[in-house]
Amino acid sequence: MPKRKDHDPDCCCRKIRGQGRRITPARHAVLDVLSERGEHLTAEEVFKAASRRYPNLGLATVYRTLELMTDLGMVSKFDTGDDKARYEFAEGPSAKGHHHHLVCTSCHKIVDYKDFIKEETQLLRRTEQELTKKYGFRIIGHVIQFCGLCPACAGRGQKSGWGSREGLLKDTRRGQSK
Amino acid sequence: MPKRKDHDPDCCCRKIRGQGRRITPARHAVLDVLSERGEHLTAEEVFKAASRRYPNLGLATVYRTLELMTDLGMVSKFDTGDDKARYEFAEGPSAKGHHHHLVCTSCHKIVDYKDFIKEETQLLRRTEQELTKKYGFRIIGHVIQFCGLCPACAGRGQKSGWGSREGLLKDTRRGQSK
DNA sequence: ATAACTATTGAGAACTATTCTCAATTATAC
DNA sequence: GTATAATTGAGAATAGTTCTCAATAGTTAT
Repeated sequence: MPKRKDHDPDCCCRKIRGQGRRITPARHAVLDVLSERGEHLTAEEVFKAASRRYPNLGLATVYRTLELMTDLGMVSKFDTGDDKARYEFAEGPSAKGHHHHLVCTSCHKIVDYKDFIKEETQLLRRTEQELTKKYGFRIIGHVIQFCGLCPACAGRGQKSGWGSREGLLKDTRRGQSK
Repeated sequence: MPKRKDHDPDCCCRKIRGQGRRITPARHAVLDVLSERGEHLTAEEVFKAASRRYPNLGLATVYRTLELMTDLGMVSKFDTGDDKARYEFAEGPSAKGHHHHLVCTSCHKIVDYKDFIKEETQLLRRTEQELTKKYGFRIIGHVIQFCGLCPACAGRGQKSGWGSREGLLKDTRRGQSK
């Protein structure tokens, strides 16, 4: 049986309709999947899952819908360094579910953490104000994310310099270093 | 005349050699460009600039070199949401030049800021320790970045929901809303 | 220096996530 | 119901990045 939906359908519909946009089965399917199936889905994953309940859904539509939702602020899009965008239901900094990400640069596992969220959010808000004042930007959002090696991947670990977000040193050389 | 180099060639060479890797003119060219020509260069930009001083440089080599440098921690790679990776000389959290980014989601202008850097770094370090303890990750780095509209782009602004990092609402509809 | 070993290179093909095109469909307002 | 314009699916197109492979050239041992 399907998991419960985490989003308020009415609220979503209102937001969508607000712009002269339309409620369609395709959009419903995408929203439902995103809300039921935990987090961090790639477009492809959303597509697969949503296709099950709306079989002739097209991949392009999924991309379009995800873009729309992102622009409307209902979904947030982020990337973990593996060249695939990930999407998850957006929750404002004040929402209970608000979290940040800790990602493994090797296997791309993502951990949601809430530790220090309050301090982080506070600091971010302060910084945001300062930056707005100083540089005249109208700040819309922020990214804050830690990267490293998860316990499993750290096992066959290897040193990796500071600033590297691309994971382990891949050995691109041809021969065996023996 | 070329700007001064910001990197210590000896240190870099040592780092590269450390892994059985070689110093080559191509790598020198890439490093020099990155160090002389400010920040935030795309691979293409590095390629163009480096080609001037090493004419038969190949684009693939630039990518390979940038990847290597990133893995070695000498360069940091980040993206601003325009589907092109950006590279800049890496400076550890303690270095004078350490900064974070404020990017315009519309024109992709990037502002380096140092305000609150100290507080941010402090908090990040604390969080990092906590996360390491709690989740067993070996944390290698972090991303912290603000996105919004620069003064110029905010001019012809438009509302954009929280969480949207992709810029203004693009109107994908066919007809005129009149 | 010279030779041997193997990392690196350039060029272009290949790859892949994402966007675009367009005719057909369908949600919405009247 | 009808009209209107937003949306859709399918596949083509795009673009940044990676891969392949034979040729080249750092590096180390001699």
